[in-house]
Amino acid sequence: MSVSLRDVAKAAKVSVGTVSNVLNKPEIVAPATLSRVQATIKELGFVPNGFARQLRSGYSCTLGLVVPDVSNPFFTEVARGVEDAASKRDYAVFLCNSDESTVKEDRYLNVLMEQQVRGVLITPADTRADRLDAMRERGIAVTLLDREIKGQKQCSVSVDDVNGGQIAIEFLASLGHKNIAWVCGPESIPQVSDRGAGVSKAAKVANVKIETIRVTLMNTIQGEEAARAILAMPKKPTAIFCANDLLALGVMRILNANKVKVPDQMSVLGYDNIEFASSAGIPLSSIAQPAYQMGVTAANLLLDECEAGDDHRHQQIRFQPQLVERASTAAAPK
Amino acid sequence: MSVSLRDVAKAAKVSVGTVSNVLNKPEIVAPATLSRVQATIKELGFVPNGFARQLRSGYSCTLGLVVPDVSNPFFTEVARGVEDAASKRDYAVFLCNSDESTVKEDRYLNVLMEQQVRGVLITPADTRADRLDAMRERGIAVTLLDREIKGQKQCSVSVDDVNGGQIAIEFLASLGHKNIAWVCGPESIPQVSDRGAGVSKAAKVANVKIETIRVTLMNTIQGEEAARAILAMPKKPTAIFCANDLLALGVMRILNANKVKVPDQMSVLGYDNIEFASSAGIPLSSIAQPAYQMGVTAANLLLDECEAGDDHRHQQIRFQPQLVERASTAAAPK
DNA sequence: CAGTACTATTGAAACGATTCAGTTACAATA
DNA sequence: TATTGTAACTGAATCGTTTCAATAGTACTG
Repeated sequence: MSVSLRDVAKAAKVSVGTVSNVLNKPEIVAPATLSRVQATIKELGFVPNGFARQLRSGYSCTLGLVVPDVSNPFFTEVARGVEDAASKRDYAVFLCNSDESTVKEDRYLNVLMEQQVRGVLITPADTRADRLDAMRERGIAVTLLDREIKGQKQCSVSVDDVNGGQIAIEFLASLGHKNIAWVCGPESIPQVSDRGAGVSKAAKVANVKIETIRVTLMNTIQGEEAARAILAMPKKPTAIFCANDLLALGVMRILNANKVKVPDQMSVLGYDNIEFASSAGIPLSSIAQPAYQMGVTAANLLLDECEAGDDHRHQQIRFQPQLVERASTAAAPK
Repeated sequence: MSVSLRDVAKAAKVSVGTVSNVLNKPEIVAPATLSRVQATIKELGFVPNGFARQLRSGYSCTLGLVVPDVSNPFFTEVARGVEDAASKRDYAVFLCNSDESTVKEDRYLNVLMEQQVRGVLITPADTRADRLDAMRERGIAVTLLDREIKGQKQCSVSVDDVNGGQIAIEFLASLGHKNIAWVCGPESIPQVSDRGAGVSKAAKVANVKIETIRVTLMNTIQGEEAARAILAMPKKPTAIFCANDLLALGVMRILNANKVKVPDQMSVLGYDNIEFASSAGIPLSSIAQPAYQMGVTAANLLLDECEAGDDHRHQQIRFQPQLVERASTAAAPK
């Protein structure tokens, strides 16, 4: 069916070794032979079989990227960064969606292992390290994305989430809010717990009361539900801080539907600063993370580890979040 | 480094053939042997090498999905559909981002060929059929996504874009708009030209004047530019129809910044009905496409072709777009 | 007890590339 | 002329699976 290296060799009347050299070390082949073989390759439309190559050489030029939610623009932005950095170095990227489920995550890690990816970038669904250790034992490099696991045996790129939570509450407190709702996902998600820690810390300092609303998935639908819960509260907060922008957009949708004026009656602050935050009807204030940059950095870190091998030093890179003030936040009503 | 099938065979004191059978045809192996080998596999942490398997069997269990813009929620929704359908049948998906560039697209198609993917789902950046023909010659199935190419030699899943354009203009005309701006991308993108054809057709019937604003990329940034161009027009339209929701969100952002009231002074209609359309400050009316469903359908079509082989009949599946009316459209001002 | 039928297992060939020790051809050197 | 050196090329071994013809083992039949 497919044209093999052997076919090319026969047609060009050289050995298979020579054809292989034409492909991989053209400089050691005599010019005449080189061009003859190249012509034959083009003529037969030969494309090398990656499996055979990788079977022999022992490694591939592919990376795996496992994210908890491809529908979240934050992660597609990260993915773009990863992809751009990887393709610049001639690597291709397998994008996998774990949906925050350890089962799905495990399945994908298995597929990636079978595919012998060179390395994996992952925002793990849980803190279990064993799965990742198993990959490393197999010689597959692993870099953590947007999540840090204690211990220094791996590279990671993350954002200071504790600080992010702190910045958010300090900002809202500075606007005079004394009663703030914190809408977040399950405590098991490290970002959530870290941002939550920052929230508590800052709340204590600023003497602000925090009401925690916990949902199971961090998307717009659940944001809507959280907003309904908040509106049903006897003593309503004056500001809502959401663990990501999707939640915040959902919240604003319900506030809008219930004629609650943002920001006059209620301030809303998101997290991630996704593109749509700024196109919301009331442009959403948010805590920005350098998504694209994180993807690029993580991919480069991973590829360095893949290519440097033993003399690679693991690095923990940590970005700082930044407040982006837009129209959805204002001074607390009196 | 890695545990091979041979190692397992030795440890379990059976032949390599038997271990292979345990993996692929467990029903023909004696129960006692089966469980002994399975125990050994688990003990050694053996994961089969996909390359070797696929080298021998000649095909892989991976699909390629090439989209023009992963940042567009419409395509991530399609991708989710593809992924869900594929993983239900134990296929993994390579997601590639062509950025509407034929160069990037070509490069990815090459990588996919080397990786010997079983099939490719693609929203091609241009109408050239030759690249795709070459893949089919190699035995790689190809299904077109959201784009149709004349001729019946492939499967495709698309939406009736001409009709979509028509529905949009008929709707706006029914609201009394006589002067409508049509914000779209390059004519070379089939969706744009098809939707444009529907626009013209309906405009003629309804006796509506269309002003075309063409941008190079269909994202929010370019939507903003289009809006500025429209605001600078001497005789402003009363409604804006955008070729996708990203453009529309950009347009609304600028209208909002310029205190143009939507929908009182200006109606805005988008296309795709992405999730964020409904969370925009003024929820965006849009022409909906069944993105997730399209992904599922396309993946199943492709997998049927892969697995059925010769007795596969190519199918062209075409969905119908649907108007979703929200707050961004209203009767034309007098 | 020979013959048949069936199941369970074996082991070598094959997939298509890379790699490397070995061969050839030819020029330079002594 | 004999020797050495070098560039160009060859071809068999190898990677880790799957496949399949061959074989061993067991049970049943007449």
